[in-house]
Amino acid sequence: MKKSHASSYSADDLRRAQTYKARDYPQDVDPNIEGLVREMISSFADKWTVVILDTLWDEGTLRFSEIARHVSGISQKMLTQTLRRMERDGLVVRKLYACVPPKVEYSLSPLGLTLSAAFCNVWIWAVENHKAVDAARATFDREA
Amino acid sequence: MKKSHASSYSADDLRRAQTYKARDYPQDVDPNIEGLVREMISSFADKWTVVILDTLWDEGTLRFSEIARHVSGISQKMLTQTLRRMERDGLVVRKLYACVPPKVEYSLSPLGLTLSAAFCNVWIWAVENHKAVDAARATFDREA
DNA sequence: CGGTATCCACTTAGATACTG
DNA sequence: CAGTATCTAAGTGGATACCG
Repeated sequence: MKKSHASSYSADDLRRAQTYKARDYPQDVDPNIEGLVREMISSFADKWTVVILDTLWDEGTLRFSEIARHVSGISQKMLTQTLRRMERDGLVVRKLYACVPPKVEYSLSPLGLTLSAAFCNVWIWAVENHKAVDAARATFDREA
Repeated sequence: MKKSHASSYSADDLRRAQTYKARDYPQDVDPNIEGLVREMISSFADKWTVVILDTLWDEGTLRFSEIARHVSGISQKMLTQTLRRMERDGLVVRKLYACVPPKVEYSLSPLGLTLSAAFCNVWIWAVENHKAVDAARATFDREA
């Protein structure tokens, strides 16, 4: 995570890259921190976490079964597991109502809210560039 | 990916979240696109891709073995596999020099460059909040 | 050097059944 | 409703050996 990267790119590429950035890096990052941070990013960077983060960002507060409906394809097991990890990491708040049948509500914590915000640009990138990725894949597969 | 989320947060939380955002969403996103995008994000959201993206963003152009050195813990197999996928997705450019011994250089494509830029805020978030995550984990584990 | 191929241990995730 | 428990199939990733 250096402040600047090697610049063998066109001015236009770099300008376009800038539109995805909110802030410059504060400074070069301590290599020790770098390791910790990579480890942490790796733990968040899984299939479901990002999608759940996005869902709660959009919808605010949801019950267990509502999240399941929004995140198509997830199994109950993975949903439980992922939510539990996110709660442990302080990203999600779990509110249990003592009633029968049980009712549990999930929402983003302030920490989860800021992480979601940080992911915004990635989502925007995906919306704007998914066709380019598809095209690249098609080209690659044709040549192979 | 709606433009706004449910707001049961303090003004301060929301202000803090804003600092991680570069741009507002262009509009509510077509649900069909939403699915495609989630699928794509899921495919990028793995342990190694993000770290390699960051490494190439920092260093510019690297040889295979140099990336291996920068990304500690990765096996040769996973590095090959991940780089191949990233090349297929159009994020990375692979340049092969016809010489003995072989020399291969990897760098970000313009598409990869913009994605890296979009990830900047996530890295910044991680640098600024990894202690909060550690604290949350400690609290959670103590209570359990 | 930068891979590919094969084998194998381990992990992961889905399906199913059951519970407070 | 919101889980937990168990079993099993599939996938992942490391180690090793070999190749252009």
